Amino acid sequence: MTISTNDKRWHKEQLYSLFSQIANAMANPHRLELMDLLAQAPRTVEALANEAQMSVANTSQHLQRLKQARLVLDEREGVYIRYRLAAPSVAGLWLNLREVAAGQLAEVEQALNAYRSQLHEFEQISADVLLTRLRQNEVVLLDVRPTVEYEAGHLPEAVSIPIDELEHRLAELPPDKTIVAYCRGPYCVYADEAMELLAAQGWPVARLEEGVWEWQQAGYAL
Amino acid sequence: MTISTNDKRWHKEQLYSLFSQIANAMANPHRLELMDLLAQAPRTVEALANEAQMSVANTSQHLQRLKQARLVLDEREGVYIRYRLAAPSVAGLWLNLREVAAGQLAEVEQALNAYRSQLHEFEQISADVLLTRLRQNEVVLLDVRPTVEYEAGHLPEAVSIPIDELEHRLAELPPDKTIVAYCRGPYCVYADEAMELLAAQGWPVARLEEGVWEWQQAGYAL
DNA sequence: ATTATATTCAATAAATCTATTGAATTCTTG
DNA sequence: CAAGAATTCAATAGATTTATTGAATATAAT
Repeated sequence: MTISTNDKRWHKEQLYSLFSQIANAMANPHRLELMDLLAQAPRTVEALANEAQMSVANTSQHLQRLKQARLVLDEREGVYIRYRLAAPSVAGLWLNLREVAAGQLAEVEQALNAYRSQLHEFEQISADVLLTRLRQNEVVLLDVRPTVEYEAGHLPEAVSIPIDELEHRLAELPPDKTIVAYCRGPYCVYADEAMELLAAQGWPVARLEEGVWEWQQAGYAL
Repeated sequence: MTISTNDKRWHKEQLYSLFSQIANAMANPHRLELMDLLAQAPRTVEALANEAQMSVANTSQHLQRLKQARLVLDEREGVYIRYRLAAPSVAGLWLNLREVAAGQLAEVEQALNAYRSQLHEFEQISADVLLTRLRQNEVVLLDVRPTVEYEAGHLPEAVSIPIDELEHRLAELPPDKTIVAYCRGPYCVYADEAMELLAAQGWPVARLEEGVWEWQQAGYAL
């Protein structure tokens, strides 16, 4: 065992240490929720704290750990500091993690069924079918995420009515067409809530399970 | 704030908790090294402990954490217990993590340059060029990983000579051809060591940076 | 300058993670 | 069934992580 061999070991351990720093930054449910929110749109600390229902100080500390791992960037904007994902590949890694969790942990499906109690109640529509039916002017695509998220990027031809405002803005939707709702992706309930509301008013409804990232990753354009 | 709203929150937190369990399992340098070894080939606890230079008890505990997160499976085989990655997607996640780390943390490149001191000393060859030159019988593709790893899966037409045995088995290599060495991928030094040895004996050498997983992921067959 | 507001810092206690040690299990083999 | 070997368990101390507080900092507005 020469000195250079031990040296090599040390360098190897350095590398694995660096790799684990990324996993470490993601190894907390709150930080994953923050990443998920930032994958939809950049936001201030306060906005993130509100969405994730945690204290501002706690949110700030978690954001700083993500920043240390270079998973997010911050930028001052007047009184506020706006955080964003550091790169598209970061969102990709988060989606990948979620997918592996769903594949390996049976508990994920159970938890999802409990969270999205209406998961099997309404029709789902695939991206392909959606596109052809959009082209034939048969459906309206409805984005029910908060406005900032819509503005940060949305599906082609999507109309924005945040879930909170939907009840008061039903008049904006054509009464004769099928409404296809989508939100942040398969782990988001907003589109389910929208469909429930719309179906009660007589609309034919369907849901696109994909969110903006999944849509993009499947090779479709925005 | 109704009871059902709090309920939804609770379910959402359950989901993020599950996702973070996967990240948590990966959030340790030793466990990542174990995953990397298992991505090359299934192995017993003892074999893993030797390769990763850690105690058997410690290795066992880390493996059990990976097992709890369903990232690895174990199977008794006589006196031994053999561990393997639970699914191909697990290897994909590990590669993805490593890639993001390389992209986001500048320290990774520094550490890699220190670890692979001969990184820029020898010629690199791309998968495409390798395939055409193999077809034209101009090169020999040499797999210098341990035998178990070669047997678990290797590149087409690759010859196996583990790096430890290379010095004594030089006669098996054709003296007139270029030797293209590969090992576990861009974070492995075996192929560099092989090239150094072969070049000193007069062989023209080159390295394929890809390992078996990267090769497969790029769409090539085994 | 002073005030107000958004964010971060610092300090703390409770909880979790890690490597080490030696003993306990669980197989196979004779 | 007894011996031997591979693996796991249990207990421990030291290190790290977390949420919570209240104070400190930095910028915008007055």
